Amino acid sequence: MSRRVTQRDIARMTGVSQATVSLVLNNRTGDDVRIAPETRQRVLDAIRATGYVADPVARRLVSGRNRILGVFTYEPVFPSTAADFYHPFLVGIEQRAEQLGCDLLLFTSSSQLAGEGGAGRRRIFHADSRIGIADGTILLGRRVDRDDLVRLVGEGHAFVSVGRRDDAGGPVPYVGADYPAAVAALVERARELGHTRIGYLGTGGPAESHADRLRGFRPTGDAGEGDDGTAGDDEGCRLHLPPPADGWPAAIERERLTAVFLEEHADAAALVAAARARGWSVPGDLSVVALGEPSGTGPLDEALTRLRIPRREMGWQAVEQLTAAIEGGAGPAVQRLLPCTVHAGTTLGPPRGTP
Amino acid sequence: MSRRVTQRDIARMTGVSQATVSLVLNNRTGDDVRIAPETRQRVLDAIRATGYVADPVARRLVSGRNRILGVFTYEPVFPSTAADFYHPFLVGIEQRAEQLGCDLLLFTSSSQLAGEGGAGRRRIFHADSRIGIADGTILLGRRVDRDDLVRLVGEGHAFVSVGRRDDAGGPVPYVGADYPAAVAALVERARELGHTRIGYLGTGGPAESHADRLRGFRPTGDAGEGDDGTAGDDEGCRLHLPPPADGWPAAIERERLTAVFLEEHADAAALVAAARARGWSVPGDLSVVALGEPSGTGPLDEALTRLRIPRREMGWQAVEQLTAAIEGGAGPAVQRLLPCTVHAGTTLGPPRGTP
DNA sequence: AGAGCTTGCTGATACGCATTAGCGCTGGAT
DNA sequence: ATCCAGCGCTAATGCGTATCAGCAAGCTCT
Repeated sequence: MSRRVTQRDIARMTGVSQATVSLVLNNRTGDDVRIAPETRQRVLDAIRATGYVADPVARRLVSGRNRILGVFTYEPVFPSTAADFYHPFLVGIEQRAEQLGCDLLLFTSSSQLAGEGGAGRRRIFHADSRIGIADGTILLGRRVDRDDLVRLVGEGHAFVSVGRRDDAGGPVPYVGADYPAAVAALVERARELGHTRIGYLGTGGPAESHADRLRGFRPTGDAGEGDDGTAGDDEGCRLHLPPPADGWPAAIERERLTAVFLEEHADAAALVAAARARGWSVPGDLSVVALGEPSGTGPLDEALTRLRIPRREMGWQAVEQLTAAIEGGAGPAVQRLLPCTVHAGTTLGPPRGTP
Repeated sequence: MSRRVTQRDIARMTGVSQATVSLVLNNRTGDDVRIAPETRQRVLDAIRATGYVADPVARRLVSGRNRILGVFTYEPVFPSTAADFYHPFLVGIEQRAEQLGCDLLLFTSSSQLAGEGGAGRRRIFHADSRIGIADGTILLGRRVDRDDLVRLVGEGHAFVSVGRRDDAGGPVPYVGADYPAAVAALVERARELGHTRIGYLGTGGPAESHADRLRGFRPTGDAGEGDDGTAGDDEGCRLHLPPPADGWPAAIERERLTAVFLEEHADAAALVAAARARGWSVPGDLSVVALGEPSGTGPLDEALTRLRIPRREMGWQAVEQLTAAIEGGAGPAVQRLLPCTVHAGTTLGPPRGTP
């Protein structure tokens, strides 16, 4: 209907200039800015009467600040699986954003206009990108497009990745989970329990989070890896296995494993089921440890011994770090790893024949 | 670091004016606007080289459009309960927004700056409201602040409510669920099964969605309601009960009910449990119908006969309607109700003694 | 009385973009 | 030689706000 009220309108109503209205609004009081109490009151009355609210767009054009934080994900933000993996991150993000008085801009549009490259794949930068509206952006997702990342690092746009990222033309600011330490601690625990041959079943995925888990499992690196991707013994107990063609149980027998670590929770659950179907007891005959959280809900969610990723906290810290970066200007990229904990579960125990 | 690239920069690089850059960018070609192919190419090359992206803020200031849709909720958008009631709405909203190339702005900040009134309560309008950034806004929540609603209706800001709302100084545009029809259908079904005394346990909440359910249960209105809130017989079978002081089972015996409808899923689940604890069979001795969806997960989620609210569809349609309103200008408020379906479950059946 | 200070405000400008009137130029028609 | 049409572009303007230099008026002090 009626055009929205502007400062000019208020100014005309009260017989002052637009500048005065702006000064009153922003409560500016200094040596070079003085407004008579009476005038101030007149303006304030008019503002209240009209319900004037400053146009955030124009305000941003001038000041360069918005108190809007972007959230970019390479998958839908609200996934169809209700109890989704990403959900806790978002809870933390929203919580901190609310405390800081920031709004969240979800870049849901990005997949549509990505004319080049993969059809429908989400991209941060495209012709109609609204990324510039946000003061800074949080990146969420297992994998982040490398070109996007390089460009983000290169340009001034403030951003923080949730999850560690390799350098992309420069260090990438992130809040990650300390997978290496957590996995190493789990290995140590397994050895204390008496396990001497522990298998690691990865996904072969390129994501940093996967590589980090493997680093924790086998801190000495890739030395000893055979042509088939099978790693040789490492400290006499660690085996990095490729996805076995004849099924996991067969591979476990072949390698005489007493414990298996699996990157994916779903794989771990499947292994427990397969093992029990074969008549093996878990953890008696085989210990199983998941290095990730369940997505969705399954019968083994509580039972499985697994890593617990501080997802809510990571989201919270990411917002914290992002706003700090926005306030403080472009310092060096902050990279922080938060410690994981362990969900004890019941699938890690001493191997049979241990006192 | 480096200031972001502007059209002026491109213009200087290519030896044209800022206006020309704008014209090339927007692919303007008309009778009064002509750019030599060579010049156009030079500009396009520079744009590609610098990776220029138009500042969405400035663009908006001119054009008044953003392709940003606001989402306002009176509760946190990402609730701690994973399988939350609001989640499906958001899934639908995101889905349609993505298809339409729109981004979503979540007004998470609103609770902080609400100095007056309830401390921490979310408000749409406050001094630092960023609602103006969005082209339009979707309202989500069981209850919507009435002052906010009146103001939204009064001002030009486009919006659509998810869920029916009573008039607020004018008709409120919404996409709701047709509770009256759905509840009436369930009553009909119960009567066909042979139930002659059906109770309705409401929450007494003021929300429109609750009132609508009751309207479906008792289409004749409030006639016959006693001082204690107990409604008299209506067509010989419908009873609107207040929360009974002596517990539901007692009230059921007292009123000789064979079926009970409950607004809240959780209440219905509790009633089933209480009934079975008393040795009643469900639905043999008592049929129980929930008029809402479970929030969270419980053992009776599948078993309970209940209303199924087309939440995803409602979110989807709300975005659809909102964008239509934005494009088409301010027409009359569109109000649409989507049909509910029924989750069959096993807690509604013929009462004992029916052939 | 004039200088100098304080008070209370305004005018101008910039932010980055879209839009439009219109200018200078060229070449063909009259 | 003059006129005009078509072409290719630019200058100017506005969107709504924040900021700041500076102006006019009144006051104090010498």
